[in-house]
Amino acid sequence: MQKLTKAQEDLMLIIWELGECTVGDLRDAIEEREGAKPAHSTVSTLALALLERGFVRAKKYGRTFVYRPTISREEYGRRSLGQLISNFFGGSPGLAVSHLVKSDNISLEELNALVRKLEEE
Amino acid sequence: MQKLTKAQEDLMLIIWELGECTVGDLRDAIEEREGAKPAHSTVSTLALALLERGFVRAKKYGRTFVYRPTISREEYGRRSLGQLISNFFGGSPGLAVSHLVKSDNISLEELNALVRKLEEE
DNA sequence: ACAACGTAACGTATTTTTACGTTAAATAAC
DNA sequence: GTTATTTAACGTAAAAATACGTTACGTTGT
Repeated sequence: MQKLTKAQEDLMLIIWELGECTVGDLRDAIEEREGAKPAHSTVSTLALALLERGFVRAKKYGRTFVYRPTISREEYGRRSLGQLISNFFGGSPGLAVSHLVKSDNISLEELNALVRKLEEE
Repeated sequence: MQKLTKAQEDLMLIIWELGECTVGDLRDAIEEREGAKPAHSTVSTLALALLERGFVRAKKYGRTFVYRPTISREEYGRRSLGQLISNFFGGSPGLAVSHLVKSDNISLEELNALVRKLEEE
């Protein structure tokens, strides 16, 4: 899987939030978050790039595209996580987790509870 | 902390591996990994950017800079991890960990062992 | 002293990414 | 029907990131 550029990833994050959306929806959502509304063509270009790379699929209703993700945010996150772990934690997920604990991102209690919950499944 | 660009991050990974190094060392290391040796000025530019951003410090011996990291690879990784979790796992480290388990990056046994080890400390 | 080599410093070319302007077509409003 | 609005499609401008060429200067070895 190719990695997304920054702008593409930012847009993808919004698409994941909205689920199905048009370029107009995206522009509105961006305006809400950042104050300014980018040009239609700006967003359209990015969305088409996402389409080309297979991160979204699009269906045409009349003349307008409705985009939706082909991969879930968590799935993409998991792949990115894998790369991050391989780059910075010597490929050891355990090391990454222990750093999370040490830097108080997650407590041992939470981690324990999580393990027990996962064991039940 | 500013995020590094792709090329800067790639170079930083090598600097972390080498510890202390000159531009020459870096070029040799790159040649080993990728076959081709980039121009001296290419690597130098990148290294100076890292210096400016504070990811490395440099000491001049004679006319040549010896670079070394100011932040550990794991520390940088941890910060990146934090961003990744906030972007893709709703800020929940637990969700990220459970995805690691579900996608077989780490087993429940390993995770359990890790928790017990961390509890001892 | 002098040649050979490696380096920083600087400018700049190239490539990639980001952002729009413009146009033509469809749709909606009147 | 005519006018305004919204859109995709296309090209391209602008900005950012990447990669070098070149120069002048130290250093090393002879």
